[in-house]
Amino acid sequence: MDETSQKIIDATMSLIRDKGYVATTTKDIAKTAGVNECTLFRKFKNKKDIVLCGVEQEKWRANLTPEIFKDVKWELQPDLEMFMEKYMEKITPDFVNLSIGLRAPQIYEETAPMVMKVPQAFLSSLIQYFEEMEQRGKIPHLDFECLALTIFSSTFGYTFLSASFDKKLSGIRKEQYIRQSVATFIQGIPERK
Amino acid sequence: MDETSQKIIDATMSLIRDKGYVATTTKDIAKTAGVNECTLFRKFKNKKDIVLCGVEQEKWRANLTPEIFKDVKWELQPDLEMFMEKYMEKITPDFVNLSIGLRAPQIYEETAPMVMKVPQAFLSSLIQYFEEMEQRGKIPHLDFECLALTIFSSTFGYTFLSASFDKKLSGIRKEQYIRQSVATFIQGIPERK
DNA sequence: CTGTAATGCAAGCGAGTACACGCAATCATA
DNA sequence: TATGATTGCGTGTACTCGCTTGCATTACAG
Repeated sequence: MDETSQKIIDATMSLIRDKGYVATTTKDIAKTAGVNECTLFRKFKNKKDIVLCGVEQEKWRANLTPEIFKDVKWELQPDLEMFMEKYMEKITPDFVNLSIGLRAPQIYEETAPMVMKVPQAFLSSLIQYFEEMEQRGKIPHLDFECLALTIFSSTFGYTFLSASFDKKLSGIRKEQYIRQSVATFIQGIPERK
Repeated sequence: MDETSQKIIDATMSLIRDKGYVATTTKDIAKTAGVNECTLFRKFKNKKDIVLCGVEQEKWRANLTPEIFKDVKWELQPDLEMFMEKYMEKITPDFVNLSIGLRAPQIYEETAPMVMKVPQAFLSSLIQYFEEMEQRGKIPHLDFECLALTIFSSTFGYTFLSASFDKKLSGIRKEQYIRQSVATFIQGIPERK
């Protein structure tokens, strides 16, 4: 990948993150990349092609692979916190906004599989973790798929809400959220009947 | 609101839900509404005006007000399930997709306050519920804001993921998800040290 | 029957869109 | 110094965008 092509891809992805695919024009891209507009079409087939090259790049993919979650201690609290931390480290508000910018009918069919890989990686890693925890006798048998979905949803939900509304919705910081929600998942809400 | 204007608004909001604001053209709207294109501009100032009229309408707002959550029994399990059920009843995948379609720089500043009302209503209702539960001696004092955010995030997260990936990500049904995740929130994950 | 409001229809505006082409300038390498 | 690849620049094309205008048609109310 030559330098010029990379500049074009970077400009394209940044603009899509900020304005969405349809609102991002080739003129915009050229200006942002600091190249002439016709250079885009010398390097790429068309506008769509730039985006598809972009989503293939590690740089513009949240590189969230199952290996990231290998660092487990087989203790619920530190492990669940690690899962959430690693996710939020990779899935920044920028990445969330990019994912939404890619939701245009003209390209979504091709970009959706890439976007979906992130939640899939998180979910399958977490389910696998729970299964191993059960085998180690640390937790009983549960509906791990559903449990993982609950934990993932709350992780994703917080990330998305932060990306959308910043601190306007809730001032709770990431670290506090992780600590408290993991505590809830493990201990539950103490109830006095 | 005359019938023609309503048809125009309905067509506009449906198209934005399906394709986003920028990709929705006035020609599209006219065709979908079954009216002539110039009629749009007789009834409304411009394209943006149609959308702003739309988001003001009850029909195109998730009518999620605090009153919806008044039906509480002051018992954690049925109450939390009710909170999640009511939310998912109102916030359909269609509404989620519409909210995302409204995320265009040209209109977002004006539409965001409307969109944000939904999570705000859920969060403040849930926090208020927890405070009342504490006063009734049912639960101890906790970081209710953070707890509410956890429960809301997992509710919203599931809703959003369903809207985005349908059943491709996880086949878990709404009812099962609500039941299981509330059980987790209350009892926690049983741990054997 | 007459006046008025709502709508359709055809045409068109200026601006912007993705994309194409020819040509000159640049630059590393041979 | 000569060559070939890369890029900038200007111009251009075919089309779509939001939006406007003038005029014909309908329908209903006084």
